[in-house]
This record gives sequence, structure tokens and C-alpha cells, in this order.
Amino acid sequence: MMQEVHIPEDKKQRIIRAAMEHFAKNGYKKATMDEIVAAADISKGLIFHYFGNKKKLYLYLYEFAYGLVYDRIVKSFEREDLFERIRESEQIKLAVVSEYPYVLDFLLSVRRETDEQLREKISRVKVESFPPWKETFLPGLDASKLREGIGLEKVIKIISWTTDGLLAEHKDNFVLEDIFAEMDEYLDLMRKAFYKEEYQ
Amino acid sequence: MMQEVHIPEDKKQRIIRAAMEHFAKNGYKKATMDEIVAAADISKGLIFHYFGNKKKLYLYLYEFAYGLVYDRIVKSFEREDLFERIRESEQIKLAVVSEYPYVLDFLLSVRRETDEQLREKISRVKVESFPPWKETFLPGLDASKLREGIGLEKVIKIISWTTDGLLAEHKDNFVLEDIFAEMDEYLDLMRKAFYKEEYQ
DNA sequence: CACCTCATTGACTGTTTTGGTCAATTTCTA
DNA sequence: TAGAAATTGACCAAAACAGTCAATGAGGTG
Repeated sequence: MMQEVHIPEDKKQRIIRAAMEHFAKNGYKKATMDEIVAAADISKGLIFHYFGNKKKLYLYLYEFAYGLVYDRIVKSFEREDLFERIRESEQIKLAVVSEYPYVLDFLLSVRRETDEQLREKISRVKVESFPPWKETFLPGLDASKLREGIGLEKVIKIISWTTDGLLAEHKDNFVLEDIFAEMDEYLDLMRKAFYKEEYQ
Repeated sequence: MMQEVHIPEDKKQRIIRAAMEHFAKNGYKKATMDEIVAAADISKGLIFHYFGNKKKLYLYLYEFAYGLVYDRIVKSFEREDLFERIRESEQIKLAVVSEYPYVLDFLLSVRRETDEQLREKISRVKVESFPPWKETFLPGLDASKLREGIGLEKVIKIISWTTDGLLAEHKDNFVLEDIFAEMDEYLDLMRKAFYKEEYQ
């Protein structure tokens, strides 16, 4: 995404985070530049100087968020053990959200936009869920360690929803290490529950 | 909550549902009477004739939602078996959401309101999560059927988050029976996973 | 220091949206 | 068929909105 003006990194980051949060929470139309500017703690003129107008800011943000999430996900799916791989994947999710608390909410909110003009511009609104695991995650996974009657897809969903639940619980007071630690407790519990005795 | 004017039931329901959705999604300030009126498919004048003004509508809705959820939850915690009780509780949750898709979101959104005037009026904003299970749900539960190292509180949270995840997945195409059926699949899986062999 | 350049501000503007009103119309009741 | 009650939507003053721009500040260079 081209930018005509150079933007100091810290201000850029503040704008990105503030805009992400407000667009995620309120959608394109109801998010206002005044709020974003106040949250980013910069003057109103500056955001227009940097990004031109509201729509350009939104589209820039979309490119940014999409790239951010997919770059990290595509990597590191090497482990063979189910739980190791899930653990890694969920940790990436936590780490991304720790850096940009509203990326995932923002990418989900993009899909809800109804404004035609906007949808036209956003071609790649296909972020069904995070990660798009059916294609990239499942293949090559060894499900034989699971107990009888424990389905792999359901297990993955349960774990993913548990991460989301934990994230929501910690949203207001986000300390990455604490969440990692708590998530590991849940994963330990689930390993005991889902794996056959001999593999625990 | 007193109403000076009599309101036909079907219109009242349409207003309640529309207002719940918009207040839940957008918060008090950003939800507009025009949108609510359009979604409820009534004229603008009528909603003011019924509810006076925006704030009164919001407060009426809060009373309504709070009463609705708590009335149903307080009942029916008789079963002794962990999974039976959770199953019942989660089914109530699903049923409530099936009737009023945005009650839970609305009650959660109430807690996020920052407007002082509004918070003053809402005294009972203590809906931490649904259900407030630490007090009403845990006592008297028999956790002895769980496998070694499987904690009761974590199990309940995992199940609750799984219900939420399922709800989110079905939000757009809500068929109560389908969700019940799918939820039962997850509960079966989890019973196998969390319970000792002899109790399954 | 004097000069220039570029980053940054926030008061301001024209426009749109907002909560709320009310005269007019339709629907109900007897 | 008359009168009451329900319902409408054009209308209004006030507020909120995206975007502008003259003014100010900060930093560098000779």
C-alpha cells in the first residue's frame, strides 16, 4: 500500500491500533475519525495528512491486518503431534492478538460490512475463521493418539474456542505470559482428556 | 417498568428484538432510533409514542433482558450428574438465544457503556458471565466422575465456550434443533474425554 | 542566529444525521 | 357514521460528521 508521506513509526502504530479497535467495534460507518484521532492521541489534521481520507485508512488497515495474520499463520506447521501443533498455532494466535488486540475482530468485522463501494474494494474477504485450518492445518495430522470416539475436527474446534474464551476473559488486562500459562493448563487438561492413556 | 400506553404484543416484540440487536451491536450512543424503527418495521412516531424517548427504551430493554435471562437460569438446577446439569444449563442458554438472539450480547454490552447518566440508572450491571455459575452452579456438584487431573471449573468453562462457539457459528442461520443436535455431539465427545471409563 | 522546510495542530465549514414533534391520516369501536 | 385511538412520515433544531487550512512549532543547515 503506497503512502505519499513518511509516517513516524510510533504514530503510525498508534493510529493503526486505534483505528483497528474502532473499526472492529463499530464498523466502517459508525467509527468516526474524531474518536480514532483521540484514541491515537494525535491531531485531526495529521491523520488526513497521512492517510488522505477515511476510506483509504480503512483499506490500508485491511491490507495491513490481512498480511499480518496470514504471514504468521502460513509459517510453522511442521510438528507432527496434534497437541504440539495446536499449541503452536494457538500461541501464534495469542501472540498476534497481544501485539494487535483487535486484528482478529477487525478482520471478522470486515466481512460484516454491507457498504457496496467498500466491498468492491475488498476482494479478499474470505477469512472464514482463524486459522483456515481445514486446508492448511488438518492434512498430515496424526489423529491416532485420540481416544475412541473423539473426533479430530471437533477437538480442534473445542481448543480454538477455548483460546477465544480465554482471550475474551483477559481482554481488559492483557498479559501475554499469564495467558500462555493459563492456556497451557487447559491444554494439559485436554491432552489428558482427549489422548489415550499411553500417549499422554 | 411502567408503560403509559398499551402496546400490541407483536409490535412490542418486534421493537424489543430490533432494539436489542442494535443496542447490542452498536452501544447506546451509536444505535439510532431510525435504524431500530426500520428494523422493527414501524413508523418513527410510534416508538416515541410507546416508549417516550431513547433512554427510556434502553432502560426498559435492560429490565426486560435481565428478567428474562435470570428467571430462566434460577430454575432447574436439580440434576446431580455434572453433564446432565451442564447439558440442561447450556440448552437453556441456547433456547433463550433462540427466542431473543441478542439478549446475551445486549446484557454484555450494557456493561461496556461508559455514559455516566446511563450507568447511574443501571444499578444491577453485574452480569459477569452467563450463568453466574460460581455461586449457583458449582455447589453440590459431583466431580468424582472426572478423570484424574481434570478440574471441574475448567471443564465447565470449556463447555460454556464451546456453546458460545457453536452459537457464533450458527448465528446467521439459527435452527434450534440443529444446534441442539450438534451440541449433543460435542457433549458426547466431552463426556468420553472428561469422565472416567466406568461412568461413561 | 537567521532562514527554510516540513510536521503538526485544532478551529472552522458545509453537509448529513440525530432524537424528537406533531398535524394529518388511517383504523378501530360502538 | 361519528368520535376516539392508533399510526404515519415530513419536518425541525441541534448535534455530529468528514475533511480543510491558516497558523504554529520543531528541526535542520549555512
